[in-house]
Amino acid sequence: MKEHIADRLGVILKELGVEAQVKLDYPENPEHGDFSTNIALAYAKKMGMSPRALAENIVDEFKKNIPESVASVDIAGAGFINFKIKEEVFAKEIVSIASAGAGKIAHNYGKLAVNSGKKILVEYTDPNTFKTFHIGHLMANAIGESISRLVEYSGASVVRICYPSDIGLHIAKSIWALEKHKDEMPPDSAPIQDRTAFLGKMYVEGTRLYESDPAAKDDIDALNKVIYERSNPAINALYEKGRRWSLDHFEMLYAILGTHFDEYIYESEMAPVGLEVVKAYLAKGVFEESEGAIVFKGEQYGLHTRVFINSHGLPTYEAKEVGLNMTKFKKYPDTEQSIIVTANEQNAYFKVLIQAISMINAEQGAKTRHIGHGMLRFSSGKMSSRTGNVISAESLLADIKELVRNKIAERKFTPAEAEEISNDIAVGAIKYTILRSSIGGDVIFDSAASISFEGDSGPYLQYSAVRATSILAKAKQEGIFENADISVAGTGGAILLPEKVSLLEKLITRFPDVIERAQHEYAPQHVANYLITLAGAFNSFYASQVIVDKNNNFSAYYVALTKVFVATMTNGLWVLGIRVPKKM
RNA sequence: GCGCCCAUGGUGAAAUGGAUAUCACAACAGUCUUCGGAACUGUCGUUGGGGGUUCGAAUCCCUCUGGGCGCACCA
Repeated sequence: MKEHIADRLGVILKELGVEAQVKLDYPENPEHGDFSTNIALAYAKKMGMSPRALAENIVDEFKKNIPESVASVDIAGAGFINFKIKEEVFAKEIVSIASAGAGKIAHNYGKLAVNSGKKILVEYTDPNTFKTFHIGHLMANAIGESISRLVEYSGASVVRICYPSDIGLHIAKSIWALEKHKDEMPPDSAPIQDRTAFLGKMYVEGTRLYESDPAAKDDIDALNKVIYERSNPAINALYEKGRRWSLDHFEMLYAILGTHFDEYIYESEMAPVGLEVVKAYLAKGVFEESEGAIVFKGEQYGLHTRVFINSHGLPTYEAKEVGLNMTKFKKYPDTEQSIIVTANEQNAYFKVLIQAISMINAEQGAKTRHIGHGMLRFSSGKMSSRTGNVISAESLLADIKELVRNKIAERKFTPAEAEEISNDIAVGAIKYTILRSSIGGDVIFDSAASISFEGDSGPYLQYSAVRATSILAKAKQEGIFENADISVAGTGGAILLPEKVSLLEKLITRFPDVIERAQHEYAPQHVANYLITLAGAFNSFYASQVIVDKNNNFSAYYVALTKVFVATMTNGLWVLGIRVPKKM
């Protein structure tokens, strides 16, 4: 219905002498109608008329051939043109979505084709072996997963890439301490959390001595080179063991978070690739030598200089990232866009990196996009994995899960159900808290207990879907809607449509637009925001009348509406990476 | 010091240059003999200061104040 009106307006405007893309807004105030446009305001000056006069011209022209779905057109305020759509149009739309078939509706409502045929790479999470998987990684994972799903929902094919760090100075620090504490090392049979916690402690100790003890620093630098060259079998064995422990633990966390990766590219593999590329382009003048290192001079582009190969001849993070980028495009040559999600403290660094990549391969540079996210902050101050002052993703999850367990304790669930439900709700609560805010900003947790399950929260959304689903079960039992003749194309259909629809119907029909905008801007918060409004609209609808009622002729319609709500909520939550439990 | 980012009710957030700035939490006052109360309804209260651009600014520009991040061999 929206496109129809926009096209008509485009034609009218063109006849008046302006070529313009007409955009229809959803006014926040329902009194302003279902759609609104400010074209008269935007083009009045260009056409030498007052906005009011232009609006009147447009509306007169529009009324000569008014689309059937439109109930009224008005001019309001300084020159806004407002459209009201006939109530029955929304009601019919709802029934038509509900009638599309169970499989189709659950999986497809809101799914777009705007990016079909495109391949988009999304790299996110990027944890460090030998270090704790902390809440920063959790945040990157929630955001990256949601961006991936948005891209998928826009019709593109997504390759989810994880780039775990398994080489570099931090590993040398850990292994150096590990060697000293070999006897305390937990056996392979110990719980994985204990084993990786031990690795994390070793990293903290190694870092402390690297910074305070010059002899230790020299040792660690030397060890770093040994690890790169893989020249010492005993060190290699320690390295392999620790690396495996970390990677196994990460997999466990991905399963809990409901994420998976299509492609793992390890930093250790990128070291030789990056080294080679940087050396090749040193000869071509992209990089230059400075104080024994190989650097990229960013100043001429308004950026800063960064070291790509250090004076020991080892590739830094920068060179390895160059190798990573080359590798991505080599493996997926038909890539349309390559997205990298990291913390925003790396924003300036990525500007330098993408500039350097552009000089090596202009097309790849143009297709690569960095998205920086904010941090999870606590009132206690900045988290640092260097000092061991970190909050692991696991401990945050465990705390929230505990709250959920207490909350559902009085309900009769089997232990297996309780485990699954509390996990889904805990993950939903955390992911929603992260995704409701715009990506670039920080998210503040005062404490785990501050996560409320009421109002603006993930569990509130999950709950609304679960409750609506149980209403559908009751409706099915009573044979409402499922047995009804759902054809409403004519007026002869058995479903009686209401004369007036609520905000719920209108919101549901906007869902595809919300997805499109969120995808286009890589902004999951638009989806989160929308879902909260949607859940509120459903809860109000639910509170205002009985849905399943054999004696009410409108009951079939209410059930159809509930069904479409469940589909919309479920799909919206899926985009956020949040599961809807069967019960809660 | 240089560069980038941020500042919205008591708190946490949203908002394509558009209409009376939108939510939630908290507080206060209510609803209902649950189709699942993790609910619903209502009240209260907001764009850091100062200039500018614009028909129109939370949004764009300048400036001040206050915060965050980055700035050569960490990732």
